[in-house]
Amino acid sequence: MTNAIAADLTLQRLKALSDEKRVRILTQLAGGERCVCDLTDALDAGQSLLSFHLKTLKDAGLVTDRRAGRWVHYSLKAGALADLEDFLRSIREASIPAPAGEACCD
Amino acid sequence: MTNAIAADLTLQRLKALSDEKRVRILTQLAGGERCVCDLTDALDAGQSLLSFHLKTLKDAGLVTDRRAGRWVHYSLKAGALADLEDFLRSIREASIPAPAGEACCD
DNA sequence: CTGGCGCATCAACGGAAATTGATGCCGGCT
DNA sequence: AGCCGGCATCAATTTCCGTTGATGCGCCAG
Repeated sequence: MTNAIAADLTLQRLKALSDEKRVRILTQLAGGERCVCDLTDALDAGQSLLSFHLKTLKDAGLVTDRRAGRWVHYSLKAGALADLEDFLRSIREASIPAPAGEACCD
Repeated sequence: MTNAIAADLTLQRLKALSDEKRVRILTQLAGGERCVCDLTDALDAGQSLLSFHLKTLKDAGLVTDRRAGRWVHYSLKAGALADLEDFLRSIREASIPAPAGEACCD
């Protein structure tokens, strides 16, 4: 039953990845730490909007923030991505390839 | 720039995975082929709703359908899941672990 | 050929999420 | 101390998506 909590977290992370801007943020963070001002420049989006998306990613545990003076640097959490890969793989590996002649609902 | 098309497909697949019912459908299909009537029973959802979600998954290339008489059997495409895993891994492996003392936007 | 079943499609509704602009907080500079 | 720049938060708006019920199509059984 603690698995239900993990399932919720996985779903939350999948939701966080369902937006183009957030995916682009992650690809930017793959190149290393970025502050919000870097991302507003790279994604051509308002600062308020970026802050909102970063909060979404942070709540999903996909990124981490680090204060440095008046800047906040964001970086991605590789472990969260690895967990998602494991989740997808668990579904894929459980997959039954050939169905043969299967009966249905009659 | 053909990469932009692939990126759109990846994003479409991530959007398809951002709904709980659709994820549950995939976990069901991991156990083998299922017709819509099986899924309505397993997910306790209306037939119309299931058909809608299955279309979303099908458009994303995550599942395939096969007609058998008056039934339509759905099964998941393992290759699409593997592609998503590769996408996530490409971001994760490009990730730079330690930032050291990085300058920002001044 | 006709009735019934499985499924897809459509229009309409409601709610959640994305976007925007304004405002507040915090830390550094002079 | 006072000002300014980087960022978070808030309220309001719009846009998008999940959900529902009704309808239509194709297929098998009688």
